[in-house]
Amino acid sequence: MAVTENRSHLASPSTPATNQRIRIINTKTAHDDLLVIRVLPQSNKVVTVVGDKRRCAEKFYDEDLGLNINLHNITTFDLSDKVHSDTFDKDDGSISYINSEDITLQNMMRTGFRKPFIVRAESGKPPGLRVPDSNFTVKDVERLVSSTRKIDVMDVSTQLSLQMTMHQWAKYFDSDKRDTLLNVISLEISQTPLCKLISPPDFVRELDWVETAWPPSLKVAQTFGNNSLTKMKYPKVQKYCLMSVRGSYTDFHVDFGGTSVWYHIVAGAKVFWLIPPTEENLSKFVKWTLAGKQDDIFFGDLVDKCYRVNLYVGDTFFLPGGWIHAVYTPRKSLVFGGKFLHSYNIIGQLQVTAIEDVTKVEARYLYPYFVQMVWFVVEKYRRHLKHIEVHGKGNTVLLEQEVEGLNVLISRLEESKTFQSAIPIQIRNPKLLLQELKDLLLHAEIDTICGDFSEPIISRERNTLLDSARKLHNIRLISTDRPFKMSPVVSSDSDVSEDEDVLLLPIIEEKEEEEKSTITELVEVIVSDKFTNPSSSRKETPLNEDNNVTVEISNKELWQAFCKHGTEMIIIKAGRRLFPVLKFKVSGLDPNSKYVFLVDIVPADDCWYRFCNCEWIVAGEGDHIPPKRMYVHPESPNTGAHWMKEILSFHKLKIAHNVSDAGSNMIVNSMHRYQPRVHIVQCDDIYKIPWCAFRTMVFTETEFFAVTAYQSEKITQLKIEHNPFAKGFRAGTATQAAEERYNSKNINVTIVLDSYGTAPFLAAGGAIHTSGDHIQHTQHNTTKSNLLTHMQMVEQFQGS
DNA sequence: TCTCACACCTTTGAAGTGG
DNA sequence: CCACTTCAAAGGTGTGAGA
Repeated sequence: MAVTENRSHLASPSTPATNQRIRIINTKTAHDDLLVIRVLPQSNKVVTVVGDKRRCAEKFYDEDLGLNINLHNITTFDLSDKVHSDTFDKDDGSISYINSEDITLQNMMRTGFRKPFIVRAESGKPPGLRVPDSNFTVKDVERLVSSTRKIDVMDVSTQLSLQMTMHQWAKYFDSDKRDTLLNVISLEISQTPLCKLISPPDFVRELDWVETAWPPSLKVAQTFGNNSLTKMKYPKVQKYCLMSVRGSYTDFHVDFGGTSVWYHIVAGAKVFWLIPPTEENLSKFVKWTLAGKQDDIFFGDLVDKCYRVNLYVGDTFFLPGGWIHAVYTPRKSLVFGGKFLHSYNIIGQLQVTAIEDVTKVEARYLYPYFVQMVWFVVEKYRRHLKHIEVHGKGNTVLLEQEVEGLNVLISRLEESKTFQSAIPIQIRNPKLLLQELKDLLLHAEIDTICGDFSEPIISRERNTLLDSARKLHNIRLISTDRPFKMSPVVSSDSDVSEDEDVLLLPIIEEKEEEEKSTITELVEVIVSDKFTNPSSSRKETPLNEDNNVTVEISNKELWQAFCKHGTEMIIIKAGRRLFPVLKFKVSGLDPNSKYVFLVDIVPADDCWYRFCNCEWIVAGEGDHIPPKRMYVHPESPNTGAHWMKEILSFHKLKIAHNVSDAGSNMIVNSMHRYQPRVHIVQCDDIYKIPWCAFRTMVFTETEFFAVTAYQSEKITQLKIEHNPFAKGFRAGTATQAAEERYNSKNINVTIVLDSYGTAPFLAAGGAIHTSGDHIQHTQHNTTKSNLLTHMQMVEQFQGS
């Protein structure tokens, strides 16, 4: 995927590769400074190597030394000139250097974030920005994103991308001998352990459409760290790690979708050439790109104003969408950054997508789900403007550039086939939506002043309910394996059908007028698309009219105790139960309606792990995903009253790693990480499951590693301590038990709590059993025969 | 990393008992 | 017939040796 510096998508495919052999080229300087290569065209013999003319000693090596490299299309202009020429040292206020405390959301709203600015290291980090310190190395990156993660690497000489593993890259990066210049500028690291160390500046999060307009429920469904489009649930462009060796250069380009960029230098240095996105400049840029003369012409020379900025360790750089830029790496560098779309430069963003159309950029180099995103944005504006109509504006402001942008966007959505070809299924009536928004904008009061406490019309604020509920209850919603109907441009039909286990497609039920005030909004109504009953013509039955269903994990503390050390679950061929057991407290169901409860266990990511030095580390790419099964609670279907009466326990659920297992066990791979999910289906017959409304919940503390033997001693100890079946392994238990048995002869009667901790009965055993989290719940009314029936049903369900 | 026999334990449910 | 007890079988544990 093309990012910050990537112009590979704009490189003309028609440009012939010269494949010249050149002489090298080694500049060793005390300052670790510039290495610039110059190839004379039409020559396969003479190569000029230009170092930093002021500080580098030039050295020439003969090709006989074995240092030859094949380079294609190296620039014929002298990049060193461009790095040092005064031509680009303009100071007309277009680029500003500002203090970190001046970076506020309101300032960005006022200015629309149209000009680049830099926060120097001395000024501190912009509010909210979190990045690793300068000791952080590429090895650390490798450790945290996985050695086997395949990454796109740009060959600097061709500006085209190739793939290698993170391990290969780290080795390349740290080695002294390189025969090609490679550059990593498109490693997106969300959903990897590295992600936790990175936070974009506050204002970015407040503006970013992914945060403000993309359905959060779809975003949280993303579990994979890689950027595979088939698994992507949201535009995964928020956190990038860029690693460049000295001499890397990315030619002039515009970031996809007209995204704006934040960019923090953790190590090394960067040189940017920046060109404002005026009509004239963009037009020249398109011509330059289509002409395929990138190697001969430095685009900065073609325009009136091209600014150069030098960035050093600790600097943070902000580049607005649409700016044409090139990047050079004078020192080996490590950079973290991210991209975002926002509401105050909609026209600029659309302009860039038009350029991408003209220059025929490949789909994989575009902003993912751009079309879907703008539909969600429009819907969000409609909803909030309507809300404002009724409830008043509060602190929110609707600014002129915003309205102007939205009106242009509406026209595009009305007219453009591209924009109409990929409308998310959540947008029920696109025409009506656009009409409504037009009317709302027509009558909306436009603000001219943006005060210090003003807030955007659409903001993250409106989602904090979801965030806080998620934190509080540790619930997150898993909706689907595919967020919406994909644009044919992005994904083919076969792409959809290859995911056999895609059962659910979400329909987000949002009440028009109100924001919901309970955590039930975490739970969406999900309707199976694949299994939609043709006769029912996609009528989604709400799970509950008042949408008030809540599910809590009842043995949360125990799960958390395990989770803290990385829960492990033993798997054997015949199937082993989970401990702790999945137990839930359900409320808010309609007491008289019937429900089915199901559990499935899905991979938490696509990695396999190793337990090394008391911690789980990513060891490679995950094995193939075994066939997905659903475990139906044996008491299903049953009334809401029944489910709410007491704790709902899935203690009979077993996991196994025997793929040929014909039983009802859930199949998992050893040394992989899994996440159980609970589904509530409102239906009175198990056969009707595919056509009924779902709700799906995930409790993150129930995540576990599947193992064939325990890895962590702490986990073993916790299991022994809490699982009654493992009582025999508790310290001193054997002798204690013997003593107690002996003593019991004198006591005669001991009390044992039954499985529900109620109605004690007399037992012949010796020990006194106490109630607690670890008590195994039995089935009140479940006999072997009806369990069997259910299992047969599950089989049928799986087979259907 | 995985498998298996094992000791030690809980759970289950049929049979027994008494009112 | 019901409530309760008894008890053996079934089955859920982690261990540790061996593959």
